[in-house]
Amino acid sequence: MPAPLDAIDIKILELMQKDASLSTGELAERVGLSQSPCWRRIQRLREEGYIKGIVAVVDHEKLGYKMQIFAQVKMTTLTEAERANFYKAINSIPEIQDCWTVFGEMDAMMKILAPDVAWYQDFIFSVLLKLPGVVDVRSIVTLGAQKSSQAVPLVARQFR
Amino acid sequence: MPAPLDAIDIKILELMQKDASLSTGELAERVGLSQSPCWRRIQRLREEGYIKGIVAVVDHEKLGYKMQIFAQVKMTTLTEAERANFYKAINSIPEIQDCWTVFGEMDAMMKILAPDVAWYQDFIFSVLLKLPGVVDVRSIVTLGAQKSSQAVPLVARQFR
DNA sequence: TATGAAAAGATAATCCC
DNA sequence: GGGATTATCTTTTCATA
Repeated sequence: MPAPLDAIDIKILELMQKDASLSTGELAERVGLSQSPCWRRIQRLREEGYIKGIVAVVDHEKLGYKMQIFAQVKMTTLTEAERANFYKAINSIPEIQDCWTVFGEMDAMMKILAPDVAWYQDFIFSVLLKLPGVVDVRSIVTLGAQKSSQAVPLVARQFR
Repeated sequence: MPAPLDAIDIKILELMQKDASLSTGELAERVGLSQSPCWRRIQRLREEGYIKGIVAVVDHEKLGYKMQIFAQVKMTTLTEAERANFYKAINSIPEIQDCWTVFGEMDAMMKILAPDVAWYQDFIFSVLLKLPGVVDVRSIVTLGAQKSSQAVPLVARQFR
């Protein structure tokens, strides 16, 4: 059974989810450890899956994707096989960054990256509506992001 | 004026947004260059902002955040100062991972990380509804992610 | 102007305490 | 967990095309 995280582990995660290009030595200094134990902790955090990976954050706007759109999708009831096809399809479409199953009126919600409106309109008809089981798409177009983060909160919020 | 990206730059971005823990040497080999030119390209991609940063992806479920929720928020018209306060507030709340201004019925859309339903209910009343200008919150609870990615598409999709 | 080989410097990874 | 060592990688330099 893996050991639970202590305050230093949390601190390491906090620093690394902001900037993982910091060297082990720098991290060690900031959390008050020497290099070897800090390196061992990072290793453990990766092995035990607390850190899922180290990735470069690419600027989507500089690459021509000016729009972020949420597509709420209504679907028919799918068989096991159709569902598998659906998953395979969305995972092969890079413009669909995320896809969640949701409660309520609609059945799925997708976050989509698009160069412009014309492209997106084409995308709805040529791609989204041709996905297995998709019968309707309602789009929520975003105008701009006030906050954009992948960071996970590392201090539990208290209500009182 | 920065030089436009060529096929090798694109390949580097593609690899690094999947795994930025690859060494320059490994990347170089995979894109068909030797280390120095590959290193210089990476440097340039960072300097010119194509790569916004290198971060650790932390597993939110392992840290107790089992729920991902979309909160659609209706707001009053804000003055410049109120708007600044709103931005400051959402940026200081780590459970709000993203916030977009949106077209349509609602005014903002937030992606929120929550440990459980009870916590989220508290969060709505103790935090969300107390944000400057917020008058209503409608929540879309996700049941599970079929796809979850930060990756930006690096090959333009063709329709025909 | 961009490349590649190689040197110098820094960091990661392993050892032992 | 810490200190010291070795292996590896990053970064700079320089010669070349």
